[in-house]
Amino acid sequence: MNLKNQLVKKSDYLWELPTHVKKGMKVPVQVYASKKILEEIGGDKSLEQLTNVAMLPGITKASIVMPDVHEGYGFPIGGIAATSWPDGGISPGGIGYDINCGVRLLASHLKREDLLRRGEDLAKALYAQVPSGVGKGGNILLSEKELDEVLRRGVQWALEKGYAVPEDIAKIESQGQLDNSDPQFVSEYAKRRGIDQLGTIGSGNHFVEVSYIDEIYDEEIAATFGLKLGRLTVLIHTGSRGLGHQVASDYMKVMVASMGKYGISVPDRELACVPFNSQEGQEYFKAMAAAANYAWCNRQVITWEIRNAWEEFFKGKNTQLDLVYDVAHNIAKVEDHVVNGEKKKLIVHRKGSTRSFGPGHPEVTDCYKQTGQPVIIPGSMGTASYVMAGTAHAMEESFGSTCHGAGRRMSRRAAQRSVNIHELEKELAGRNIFVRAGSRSGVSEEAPIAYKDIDEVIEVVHQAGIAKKVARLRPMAVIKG
DNA sequence: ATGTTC
Repeated sequence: MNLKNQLVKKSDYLWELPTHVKKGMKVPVQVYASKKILEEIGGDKSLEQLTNVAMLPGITKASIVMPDVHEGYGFPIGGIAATSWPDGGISPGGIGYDINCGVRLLASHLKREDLLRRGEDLAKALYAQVPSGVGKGGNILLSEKELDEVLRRGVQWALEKGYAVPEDIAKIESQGQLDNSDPQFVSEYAKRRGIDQLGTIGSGNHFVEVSYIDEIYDEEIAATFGLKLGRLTVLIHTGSRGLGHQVASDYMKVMVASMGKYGISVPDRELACVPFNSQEGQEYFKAMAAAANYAWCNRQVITWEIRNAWEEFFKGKNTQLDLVYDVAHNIAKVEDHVVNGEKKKLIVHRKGSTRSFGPGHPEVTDCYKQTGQPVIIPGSMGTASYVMAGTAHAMEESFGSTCHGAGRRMSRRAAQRSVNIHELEKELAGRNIFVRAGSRSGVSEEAPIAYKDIDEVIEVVHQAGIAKKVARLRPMAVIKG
């Protein structure tokens, strides 16, 4: 039975697969999409994966997915799965291999004109300063003891070492430090992979991008976020590198091996999970938090590298780079939500989804309390990125979550086959966008054609009311692995 | 995403 044909329209931007479409579903599947987006989804396993997620132990309200959905490991990317605390399932597949993959936005005091005709040079300068590529190590030498401090204390460690300024801390989700971290549950192998990778971007869809603000949708919120028309900004997209990947791999094995003892069965072993309050569940949660802290530290050290390069490149000008905000895209958190009028503590898995807490939410930092948290959504290489604000409506509908990017519509392999790198680079250069990448595959796999239309994705979440448009960014210089 | 088949 074709699942796509069974989607029931709830509104122009919200569709549902009722529980009766598949035996074992405990909750419906909730899909945020427009007609246009719907045409591009369901060609992969994502809808089937969503019905599987709807069978997880303790799954609450709905198996939710955003318009940037595509197939992932067990769970689709672009999804949210909230399970009941304390004994609902926690699943590494619901967070993903790149724990706390996320994005951070820096706002400069310089204008687009300050970079005209120098975009290529800046791309080179940043490429020289920020290590990138698969398996690539960096320039920060950590002792094993220091790595444990990074894992335990996240950006607090970076602040003490001079990689952060005090103003940065409040502008990071969870202040860049999950306090449930415990490095003793991160394997020695994972630590070995992470010890020399702090301050590196990696490969795949990870990047550093210099953009300028070309459109403001909400003047008041943009002003609060420190965003002005025509100003240059910097986006940093990366995660926990080899360390987080290893934590995910390690615990996926643990979950498969111990699931049975808790009487849990799932329709796909990639959804392997254990009760959150079991020993294995707690150990994973603590290791995941350690990897998340590593990722925040990684984006912080990259910020430091970029600030140094920026100062050197724009010598004589105002070279301050203010952190606007830093959001996690792949993470699980224990949060309070209201479900059917009842206040509940839930384990919220976000996999390729951004927290979108609205005005007044207690976890939103003071300086953004009136506006809601900044939500930063990168597009694909060469296309626009967006800054949005969290909404109260997201709390009611999507566990305070929204989309995280454009979302793939083509596999990496298919993209490699269909993209001519030379022509793509020429086309981008014609639009004054300079790409500096370490590998050819890094460019072709991330070509705009391999992704959905970011403008359409943004329109869906904006119209659905689960995030609010604030500003649009246009790329000028990109560095990739 | 990932020392891309530890």
